[in-house]
Amino acid sequence: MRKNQIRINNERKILAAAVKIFAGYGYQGATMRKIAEKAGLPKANLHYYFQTKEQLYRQVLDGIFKDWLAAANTFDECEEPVEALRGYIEKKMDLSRKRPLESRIWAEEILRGAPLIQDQLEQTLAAWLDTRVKRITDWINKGTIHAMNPRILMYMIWAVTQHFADFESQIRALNQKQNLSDEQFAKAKTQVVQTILKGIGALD
Amino acid sequence: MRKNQIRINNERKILAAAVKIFAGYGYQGATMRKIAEKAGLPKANLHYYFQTKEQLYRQVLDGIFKDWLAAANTFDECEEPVEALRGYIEKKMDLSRKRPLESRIWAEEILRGAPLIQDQLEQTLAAWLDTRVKRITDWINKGTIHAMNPRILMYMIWAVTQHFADFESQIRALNQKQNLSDEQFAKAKTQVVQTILKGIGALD
DNA sequence: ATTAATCTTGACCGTTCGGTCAGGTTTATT
DNA sequence: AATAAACCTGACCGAACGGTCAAGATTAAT
Repeated sequence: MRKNQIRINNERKILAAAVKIFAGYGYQGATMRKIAEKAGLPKANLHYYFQTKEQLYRQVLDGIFKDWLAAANTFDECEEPVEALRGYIEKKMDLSRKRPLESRIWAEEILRGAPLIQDQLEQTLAAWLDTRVKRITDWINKGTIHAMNPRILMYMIWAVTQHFADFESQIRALNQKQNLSDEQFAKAKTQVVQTILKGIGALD
Repeated sequence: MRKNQIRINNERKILAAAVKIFAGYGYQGATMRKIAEKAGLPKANLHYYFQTKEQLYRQVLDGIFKDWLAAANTFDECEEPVEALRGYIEKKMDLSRKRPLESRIWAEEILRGAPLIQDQLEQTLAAWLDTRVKRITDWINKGTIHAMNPRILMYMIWAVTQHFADFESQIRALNQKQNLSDEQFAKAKTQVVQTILKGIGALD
């Protein structure tokens, strides 16, 4: 079966290297040379699998976008706001902890005005958000949580959870130059969940 | 008196242009050519006032850092957590609204690992944070707010307030391609304040 | 009025960027 | 074994980058 094994293997190597370099230097700061070095391949070889730097970058962004949306499974499966939101917030926190590089690439793209993913934001993400907004609105109408703008709630959740990935270097500088330990991070996760759930009136 | 008037004037023009270009393209994506065009001066003239691109960038960062710290006045002047935190959150929200470019430059610098401002983070910002952490700890000991890690609370406040500047393009894409109106933003500000204050047990 | 200091700028430089390509090598197909 | 398809890569290219510089113009000090 192993037909395109070489292609599959090399594309994976290049994409993995690209994630590291794009996250570390930004789109403009990243060079095909650095990515090639990290992947252990000659630069010309990268252009054999990905015609341009922009195309390679797009594929990286696509992968991130899919993970991003997939994190909402728990959100959709749970009936009650406490379970649903706790599950979603925890999943987003775990993503920030385990894959901070992807979060940073996403953040930089948005920071620059989302030049390459504007359409995806306006179409796919907007539709995705609408669905969740409706669920939150139901909770509000039932009186399970306080009246509020559900979109702003989602922005707050995204902001706080992704902050632990995007601003990791700042948090490290403020934590005696050490990254948060597993224990510190676990406590932070609990505090974030508690503060938000209590803040919207879902607890107590 | 107008001795260095030419210098003062041109430096201001260049710095203003630099803020716009650095915010729009990032450090690597920004070019001295673009900054010179925006400032309406020949490129060589920029190097007369600022020897290197990095030096110009540093000055921009310094200006941002000062505004950043100054936003905490209310925090320090108020006795009770509700006033102090509401004032601080509102001031940070206003900064995000009125000067989003600066926030984005800061965010990108942190995103890249804070290569140029690591020292300032570890020294000045760390000391700044310690002071506020002590005040919050006092509130906790008095039972005015719930027990929690004050640092994480501050990270949450920074994350949420700055999100409205840093992720503006994403919020716009999710808001029928329109920036938040003044009214929408005012409501968001209220919701952010309420959620956080209630979340930490300072309200109700 | 003269000198000194500051400011201005077009032209230029070495370096690095993304990308190309011809020609060789390896792998798959028959 | 022969042919085709896929893969590999050193050498190269034009463009754009940050930065320099000498020579002239303007302003300030005497």
